[in-house]
Amino acid sequence: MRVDRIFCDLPTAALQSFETIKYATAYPKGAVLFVEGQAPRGIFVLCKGRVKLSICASDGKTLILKIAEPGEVLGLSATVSGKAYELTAETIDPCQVNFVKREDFLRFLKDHSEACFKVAEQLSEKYNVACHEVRSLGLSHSAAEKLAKLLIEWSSKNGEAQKQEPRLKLALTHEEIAQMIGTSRETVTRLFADLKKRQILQTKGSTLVIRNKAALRSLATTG
Amino acid sequence: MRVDRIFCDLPTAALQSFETIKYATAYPKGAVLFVEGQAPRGIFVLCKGRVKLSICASDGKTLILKIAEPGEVLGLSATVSGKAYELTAETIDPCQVNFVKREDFLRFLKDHSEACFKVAEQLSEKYNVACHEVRSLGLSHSAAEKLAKLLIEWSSKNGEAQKQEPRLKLALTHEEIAQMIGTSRETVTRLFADLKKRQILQTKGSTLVIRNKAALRSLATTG
DNA sequence: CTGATTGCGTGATATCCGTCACATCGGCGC
DNA sequence: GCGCCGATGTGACGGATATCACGCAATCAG
Repeated sequence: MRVDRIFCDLPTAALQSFETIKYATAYPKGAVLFVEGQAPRGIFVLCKGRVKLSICASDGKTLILKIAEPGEVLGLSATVSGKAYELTAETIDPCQVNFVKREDFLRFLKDHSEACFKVAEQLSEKYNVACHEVRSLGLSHSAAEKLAKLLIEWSSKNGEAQKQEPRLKLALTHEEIAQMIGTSRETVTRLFADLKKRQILQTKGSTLVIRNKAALRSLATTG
Repeated sequence: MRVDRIFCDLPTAALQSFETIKYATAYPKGAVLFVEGQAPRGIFVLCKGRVKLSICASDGKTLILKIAEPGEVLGLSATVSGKAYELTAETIDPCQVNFVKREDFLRFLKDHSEACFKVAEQLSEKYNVACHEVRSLGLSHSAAEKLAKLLIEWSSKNGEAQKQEPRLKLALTHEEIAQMIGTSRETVTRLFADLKKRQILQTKGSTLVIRNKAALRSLATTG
């Protein structure tokens, strides 16, 4: 079952056209799809596995923007604009990917205006996510606030947010969480310890239980 | 002379169609075009004047994302996706604006695929800017680094960057600069004082002269 | 001129957090 | 078992910067 979600409810003509230009490929865990600063080669439609999207400073400090899930199109903005990739994309699972060369993709967009509108929608979505990131990074008063925001966001993605005590699997290391909220690994460890001591969180192996949603939410807004 | 730059090199049919749906409007300084969180009413093509784009935290703390110049389309991403406006747009000059209602604009895009591609390009551009903002906010080690980055960016926009001692008009207050780099007003004042003492900058009234480009660039990368 | 308002300059102080330095723990190969 | 290694916990310390509290300069209305 193919998961080209954005392009899947297109007219048959467009779908068939897309099938002829895509290259189905597989990557092992740890493969790099593209690196920030590279000229855009084309788009990568993620079908299976997760991909880490990050930007990196000259001193090696890394900021993870998001973990892409199946269905997401990577490298779209760079491919459309012709400017260099803004991010680095690295698989963190074995992945199945449909790659489309830039020139093929642009021709495809010219020929199928419905697809073009889908692309605009996707880009709006990406812009939205980037704005949220800016808000989190720029308007938070403390690392605690950013961590709380991140945990709330994660729990709402699983539809766990309504439950009394939402649970979620921690699929990332403290180091990676630190890179998501722009802080240091030690700070993340200390914050988790503090939240556990205050009975707001609880961990069972790699599952995390939010025991006090209200307190966490208050941390996320008050700082 | 109209400045609908993104839509200006479209086929005549599309141009005429655009003319029929746009509302030419004027705003005084300090007017609010839209507020973050509002449902999208449509797009605002800025023809004359500048507009401050910002996001705002619950405690009133504000982050300025950019100052839009004539030619820029505001509210585009929200209008395309149908989600709430991500930002607040407020005029800081008297402005001339072409407004297009959301439903009219969406119909226009369906009918004119060239316009649709232009929109995708614009959105890519916006995404790119947002990524730069994220990089600046998330990967900088100090406020000095962010300020240096901002000044370099400003000087390169005027084409002043090649000159020996680039000049630029400071059109913003320290308070607003602080809101652009996510720091406090006092810190900005102190940073400017420090840069002047170190002979890197110099001010003549509201003009700012960069006397030592190399030092400023080094600040922007080293922190 | 006078008072008000707005932006700028500057000191004192407290705090958050990055960094260095280790200790500990859990898995994994063998 | 044993050694190894990546991930996690924790203490100590210092530096950057937010915050509070002023004083001062410029502009403007009356």
